[in-house]
Amino acid sequence: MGSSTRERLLDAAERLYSEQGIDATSLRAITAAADANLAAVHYHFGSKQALTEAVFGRRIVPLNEQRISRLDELERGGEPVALSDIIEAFILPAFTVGRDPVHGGERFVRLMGRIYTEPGGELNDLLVQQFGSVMRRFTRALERALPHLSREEVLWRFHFMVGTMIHTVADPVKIGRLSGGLCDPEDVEGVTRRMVAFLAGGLRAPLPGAPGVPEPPAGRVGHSPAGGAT
Amino acid sequence: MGSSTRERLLDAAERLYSEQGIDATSLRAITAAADANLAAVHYHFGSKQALTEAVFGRRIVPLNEQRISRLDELERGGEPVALSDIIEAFILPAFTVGRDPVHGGERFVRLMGRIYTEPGGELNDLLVQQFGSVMRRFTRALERALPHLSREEVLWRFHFMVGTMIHTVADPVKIGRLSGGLCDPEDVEGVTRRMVAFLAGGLRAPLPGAPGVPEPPAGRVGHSPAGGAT
DNA sequence: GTCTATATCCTGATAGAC
DNA sequence: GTCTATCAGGATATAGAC
Repeated sequence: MGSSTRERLLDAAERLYSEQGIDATSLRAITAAADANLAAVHYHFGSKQALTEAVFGRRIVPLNEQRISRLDELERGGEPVALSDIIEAFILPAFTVGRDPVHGGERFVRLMGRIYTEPGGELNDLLVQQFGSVMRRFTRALERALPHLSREEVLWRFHFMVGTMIHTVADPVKIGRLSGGLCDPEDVEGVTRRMVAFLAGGLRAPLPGAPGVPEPPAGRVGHSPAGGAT
Repeated sequence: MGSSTRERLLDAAERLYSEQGIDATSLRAITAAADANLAAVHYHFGSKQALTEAVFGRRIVPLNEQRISRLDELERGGEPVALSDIIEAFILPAFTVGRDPVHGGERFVRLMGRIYTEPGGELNDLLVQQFGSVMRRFTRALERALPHLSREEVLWRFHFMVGTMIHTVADPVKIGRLSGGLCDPEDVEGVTRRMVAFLAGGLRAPLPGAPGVPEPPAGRVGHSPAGGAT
């Protein structure tokens, strides 16, 4: 449409990154898709690295703001916040940002999942820094909702929760394929409902044996009662 | 050591892939690290793609075999298998393969997490195919352990479980960093214990509202009792 | 701001001697 | 099986006209 070259470049890069990966996407492909000139990237951003950072910054800031503002709203009354509401405040923005064509199509969340694991140096720093404050806010909220858990335990469980979320939003295709079509990743409401239930169960799970306590004397796996290994 | 050129190439590729990513690793870097000639890659494998597939195949086959054989052992008696044992059978191999220097150092699991999200075409097919049979075995076991859940529900929860596992093994650094050192990713036993507890809680979670039933009339989030948004 | 043209370098792959 | 030398193409980045 009537968008500026700069924006068209960001859009094209976002799309191609999510489809092919960052390294596999050339500036030539981006500028061609954006109907712009190759040199435009260097004029507007200076380098591919800077373009890539701009692609992420554009979405990740509003995404995390949305998470925080949802949590703010929940905590406003001063009453205890329900665990499932905390989870929703964290997870829903990732899905809605992914759905909202204004805020960027589902491409970004797929991409976000990818870079979270990619070693991409400075990009990683940006993500960790941005994510740090969100994590502090949410782990504090979780500590209040789950007072029987230590801070360390809450941090681990938050980490597990992030894994579930990332993996689910980042790869909507695989679950459909692996389930033989039984699971529909397009059903955002259904997926969210299921994820919240799963994560609430995980976060609320009873603590395993006290820390430091070893396994029972005889190994449970590898020395099954039935004996002899293959 | 006295290893063959072919093996040194696989080792070097695995290490560099996990450190820098696949696309970012050139054949020159691999052959230099393996103390081999550039042409050796094409002699032994034919192409970079084929080398990459060999890097994965070498580890993923024994990894999945270990999962299956653990599950076999658990199911041998014919009695019902405890949920936490099923989870352990799935998760532990990923950690032990990562620890065992013979089977390949912790590098591989980090790498595995990465490619699971990467769009890498044919490599993806290999992974999905390899993983397909493991998934079928484990989802059947889960269905028996959780008879109140539909097949669709079990598939989704298995998907969530995979996300938690992948994210945890693939990025041992981030949790340490984000927790300010409070969480120690090196403590394999502790991590496993926590993950099993979390996942058991999630898999066992009560079902949310019946499918198709909409949210309560008034939205819970976005129309908080306190009113007015920012 | 946008373009063309090009510099410089690095990539995967191959040919052919040893 | 291992080497050297090289090909052909694509990558990022830049210089300079308009």
